[in-house]
Amino acid sequence: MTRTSRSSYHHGGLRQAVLDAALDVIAAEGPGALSLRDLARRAGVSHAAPAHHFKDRTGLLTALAAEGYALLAEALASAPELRERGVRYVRFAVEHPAHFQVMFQPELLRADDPDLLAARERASVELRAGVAGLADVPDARTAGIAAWSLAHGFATLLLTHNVTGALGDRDPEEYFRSLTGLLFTGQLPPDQEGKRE
Amino acid sequence: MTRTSRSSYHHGGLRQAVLDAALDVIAAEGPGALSLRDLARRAGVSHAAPAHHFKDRTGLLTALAAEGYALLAEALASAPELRERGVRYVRFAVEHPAHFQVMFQPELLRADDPDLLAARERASVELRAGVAGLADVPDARTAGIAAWSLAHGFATLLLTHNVTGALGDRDPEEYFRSLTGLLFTGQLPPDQEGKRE
DNA sequence: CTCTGAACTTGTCAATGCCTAGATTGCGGC
DNA sequence: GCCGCAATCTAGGCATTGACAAGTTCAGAG
Repeated sequence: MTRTSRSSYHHGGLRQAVLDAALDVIAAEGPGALSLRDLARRAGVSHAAPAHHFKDRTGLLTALAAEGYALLAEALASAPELRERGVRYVRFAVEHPAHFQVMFQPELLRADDPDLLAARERASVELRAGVAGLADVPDARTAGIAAWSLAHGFATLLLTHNVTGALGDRDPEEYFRSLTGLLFTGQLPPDQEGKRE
Repeated sequence: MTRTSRSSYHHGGLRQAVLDAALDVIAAEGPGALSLRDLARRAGVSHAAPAHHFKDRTGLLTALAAEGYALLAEALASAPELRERGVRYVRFAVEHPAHFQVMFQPELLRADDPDLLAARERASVELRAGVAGLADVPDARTAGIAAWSLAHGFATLLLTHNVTGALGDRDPEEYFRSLTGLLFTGQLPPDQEGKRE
């Protein structure tokens, strides 16, 4: 599969090739720098070939977002409890910055795309599942939003280079664990005790 | 002032006119939909006039971001304590969505612009000042990042229509107050007691 | 009155998104 | 084995855009 390009008329794996190339561009220069014609060039096809798979620019970005939500759902599933789920959320943002960026920019996407909606729903289920285990908190829904906000905010600040200073050379995931300790409990998490001060 | 357009050769307030028009476009359709030529048309000047004030697209967005950081610093200043500072952060995002969006997309900005750096530094000072009042928390810096992450995450999710469901018809600021209660203390804030359940 | 620089205009070029029409290919039915 | 057909890709064209260069208007200093 994914024949690299046998000089044949048909590319074979154009769709995924374009998606992958788009990820590189977005991660490096943001969604604004994305050009369909440039992606076509990279894949070695004519300038209108990508349009067949994605219709237009918005279609491509929507496909990327859907792919992102699928990956996120997969990453969140099978996480034991809430804190670990948060850690995986942050990890997803770090490992898939382009996906993450596109997923949370509604203006770039076709809001009613079926694939997008389905993938987002799957991710949403996984997100909500994480809060179910919480018993010692008054309002589970509010607690869920709080947890999501904390993880999402940290991930966003991380990707926008706004916490690099405070982070030093520490691992982002490890740092995030100490943040989760401040939510709900007001203490640093038990497995981090040796670290404080 | 800001003569609307006296059919004179010089516009008089082009710079601010373009900035304001840009805010409308970005708030409605995102930074990607922004076109210098369109902004020029709206201001009733030739297509190259804006370039004189902003050099290029990046320059315009950088100016917007700087303006945003200045507004944020102003909004944060004179807030009594940390929670209120968070509320104002969220309020800023809601009232200035275009500014907020541009401020946190580094790829759109000229990172070394002096005005931008200065304005950001002023905002940063105000942000750090909020954590100073915290005494009952082990690590002030980590606590600051946690608070910032919570506020920033909630603001972002709000602007991307990701919490509209959970919010219902409640005021975003009020809702955020209940979130802050979960940080550090693990309880809902005292002035919200009647609300829970 | 002139000089100078800021503000704005006009013209141009390469690049892009998107549309339409046409070419090529592989695949299933017969 | 071959035929038709739909998916895939090519080729060309048009309107729009960002950026650049060179010229025009205007206001204020001296």
